[in-house]
Amino acid sequence: MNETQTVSVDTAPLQLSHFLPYRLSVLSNTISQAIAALYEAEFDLSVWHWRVMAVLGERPGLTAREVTERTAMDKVAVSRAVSALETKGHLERCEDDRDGRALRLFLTDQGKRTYGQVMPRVMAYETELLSSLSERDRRALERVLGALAAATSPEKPLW
Amino acid sequence: MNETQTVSVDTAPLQLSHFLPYRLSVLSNTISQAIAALYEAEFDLSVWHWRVMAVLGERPGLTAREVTERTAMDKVAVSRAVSALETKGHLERCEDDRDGRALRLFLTDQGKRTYGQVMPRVMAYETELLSSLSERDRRALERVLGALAAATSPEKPLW
DNA sequence: TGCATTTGGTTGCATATGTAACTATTTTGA
DNA sequence: TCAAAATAGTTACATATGCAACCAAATGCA
Repeated sequence: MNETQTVSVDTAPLQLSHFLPYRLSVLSNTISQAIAALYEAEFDLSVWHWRVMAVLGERPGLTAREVTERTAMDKVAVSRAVSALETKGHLERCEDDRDGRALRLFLTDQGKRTYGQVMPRVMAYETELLSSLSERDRRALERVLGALAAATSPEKPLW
Repeated sequence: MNETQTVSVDTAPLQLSHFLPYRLSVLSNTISQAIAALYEAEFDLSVWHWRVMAVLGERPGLTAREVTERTAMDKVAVSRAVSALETKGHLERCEDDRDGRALRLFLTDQGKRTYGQVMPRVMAYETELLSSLSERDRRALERVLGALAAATSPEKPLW
């Protein structure tokens, strides 16, 4: 009797479309793309470029290593984004007097101008997005993101 | 006074770590990687390989196009995953009698065996993950994912 | 001191990915 | 019925990405 279905019968049926990690991934990618569209074409920036600019706009003078910590990018990606941004004239690297290996990163005036144009759009997008949720659901989302982040953090492995 | 800070003063300060899209992206990547670790090394499968196997395990005989619809992968990615899985012996393509262009995809016995081993682990991971949330928060998460997905769906653009 | 180890950052290379162009079939509609 | 348009799927090419090896400066410690 229908040998070919044995496998799917004795495991829980996975509806990909109901599977949390899958939904999260699709949602996250959709949102990332929508945001990227806010600066990609007009300012010729990639997601990584913008991420680096965003942290430097807030914290001028970080080193590349510090940027990696704050952006969850790996150091190669940061290194490449930084040199691309330097080439474009959005940031400059200044030697650190204390550590001859490190380079402190600063947005140039041009970089700040771009930052000043992109940031409000990005923030507005987030606001718009959150406005589709009730106040209660916003708070719940806050909790859930925290809980899931904690559950998946390397310090406390899940299994 | 302090010209250089003008920009960051008159835009809302973006703390990347508090920015919803960023948190979502980091969380989603962390979870995806954790799940990938459940099959990547032991079964030599990529995320896309597994995604294709997952839908075919549930719905044998889909065409590549139908797989793209159900996985939110693009057709090139599906095509590549399918040929890799065929080479590995996990699936086979059969001609469709109605449409000479289409190929119906089926897991082989080996593919079904692998599916049967991986699926329970993946489901267990999700269960474990959700167990870190209260019942109320699980329901809220459900609502929020739905609402955000709706808010970002191409049919109803956000702005 | 001075040599081994660590750390900040870059580079090279192999692989992955996205876009557009392409083949082959099917559908449409004049 | 037949040429034009659409569709399933693959291939080619250019770019992005990840990992390991690398250089140079800094640190640890015998």
